[in-house]
Amino acid sequence: MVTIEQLLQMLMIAEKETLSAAAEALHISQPALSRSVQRLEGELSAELFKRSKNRIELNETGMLVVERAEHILKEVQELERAVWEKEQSKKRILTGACAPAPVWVLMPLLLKHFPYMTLSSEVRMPEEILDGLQKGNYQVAVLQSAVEDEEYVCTPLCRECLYLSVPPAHPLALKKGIYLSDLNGETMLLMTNLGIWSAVVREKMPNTKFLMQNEMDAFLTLAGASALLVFSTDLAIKFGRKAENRVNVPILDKEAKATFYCVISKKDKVKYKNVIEEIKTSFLAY
Amino acid sequence: MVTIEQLLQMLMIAEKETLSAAAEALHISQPALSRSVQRLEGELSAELFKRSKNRIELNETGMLVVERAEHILKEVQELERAVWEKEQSKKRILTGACAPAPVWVLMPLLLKHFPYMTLSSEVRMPEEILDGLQKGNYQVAVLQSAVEDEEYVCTPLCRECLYLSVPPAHPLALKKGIYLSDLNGETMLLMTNLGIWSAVVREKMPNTKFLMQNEMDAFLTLAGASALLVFSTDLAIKFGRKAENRVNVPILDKEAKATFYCVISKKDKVKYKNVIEEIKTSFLAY
DNA sequence: CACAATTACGAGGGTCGTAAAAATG
DNA sequence: CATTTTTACGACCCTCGTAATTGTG
Repeated sequence: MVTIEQLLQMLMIAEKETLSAAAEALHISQPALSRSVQRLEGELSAELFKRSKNRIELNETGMLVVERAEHILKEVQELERAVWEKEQSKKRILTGACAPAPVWVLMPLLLKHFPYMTLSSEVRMPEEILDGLQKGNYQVAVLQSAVEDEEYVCTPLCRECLYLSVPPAHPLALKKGIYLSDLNGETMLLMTNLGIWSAVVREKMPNTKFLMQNEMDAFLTLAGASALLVFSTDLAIKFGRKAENRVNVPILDKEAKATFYCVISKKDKVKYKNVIEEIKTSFLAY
Repeated sequence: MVTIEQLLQMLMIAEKETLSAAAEALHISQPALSRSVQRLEGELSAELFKRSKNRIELNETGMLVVERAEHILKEVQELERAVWEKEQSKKRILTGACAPAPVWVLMPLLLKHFPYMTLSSEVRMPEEILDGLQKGNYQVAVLQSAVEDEEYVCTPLCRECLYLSVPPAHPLALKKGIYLSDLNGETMLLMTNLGIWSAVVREKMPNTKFLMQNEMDAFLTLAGASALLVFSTDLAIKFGRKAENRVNVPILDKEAKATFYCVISKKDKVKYKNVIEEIKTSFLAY
């Protein structure tokens, strides 16, 4: 029987072009590799190399084997990865969220019901999240819109409204509300990886110059210590992610308000039953 | 390292549902199989079965492994088949032809230049042939139209004209020519697997009732011994595939005449150089 | 002569089968 | 008590590494 090991060896030989080099890379002796490929040739009843006395070179059949082996080995790796992923999902709850704030709402609820599991979260774009949820990479997803698919259970989690956060002395601080387009062309400080919010501001303010910052603490400190315009949200304020000495002016665009939904796979429904219940009651409290 | 053998074992266990049955099917002892799956679980660091004391059942992870293993094993088999096919093509010239007669022209030429190789041929529809040629399943193809693709070398091989073959006493025997549509609705004796000719007559004579016959000798005997209408061609007559005591009336439709081309992959050009030369000169002789 | 592949040979490890144990319906 | 899985144990085969051989640039 052809072995996976042999396929791996063929790949390595193709890469290194000589048995000795391949053997070294594979951490086996060179004669061992020589015999191994001879066995493979025997099993396939085919020559895989053009052999000179002190030189071997893949022939057409050998190259065919390498091509296919590459593919097969990828699939084997995929299998191993899939199994690993599945094992992980027994010990860990990974949340994919399309914005940072809903995670602050969700995590305490998850922690309460799964105190002994590892909780982690990533902010990604919605398509990526849905894909990961379907593949089982994510156990929980937070999306901006309800998913109609029968495969998923979808629960409203929270609402978030964007504010403009300005120093008290700033002229805009007096306004009762403002549109994103009014800020187009300004220079602003912005967090990286805000999920859908990143898309919204880029869309509405194509000419704005953004200074990017990926540390939340650094961002808040900078905001408090400078006169730079920044965004904030009601949830960020509620959860204490707010800069010192700032006035928050509501953003009036409808795109500046979002409802987030907690989405889980139907087959995990029983596992997360209690969490979903609590999300429902806590959402009503908002 | 996960072995192909182990994947095969998982598949068999999934099918037989018990270790004992699977072990028997795999021609190994049952304890050996038990340990083998334990090793696999160790290698994957994952449980693959729900274990009762005297019962095992695939768990979710196990089923995942089985699904993927199935796919991987198919690809391994594909590899082996591909290698086998490639080896065959070194010893054998397999021709895919879209009609039977051109093969009678081609085979003697191939035989002359490759007297020690096995020659075989199949009649198939053109798309299938082109596909097989591209995949390397066919070394030589005979098609009805020239292939423009730069990957192939294309040489006119022969022309063939369809005749209607009738008993001398038949009224149609007196005609100088006839159209296929004139025969629509008649009952005819027809060979199976005529490639494009099958398509042509079905297209032009949708209401004709065909008695199918797949043996050439039986077909010719039947034709000679009955008054049934049958088709013949100039090439069939030239190569001695003709029934006794028949008058051949030319078919006048343009679809009843075909030019066949010999098509080979460019990378085989040198190998078949001499054959191609001879095809060219013999075609001129027609 | 350094380098590459193959062959020879002995050692060691891993997997197998047999046998026995434990558990279940 | 027949069936099934797991554990124990000894045997054997298979592959490995070392060493030697052959051949090349």
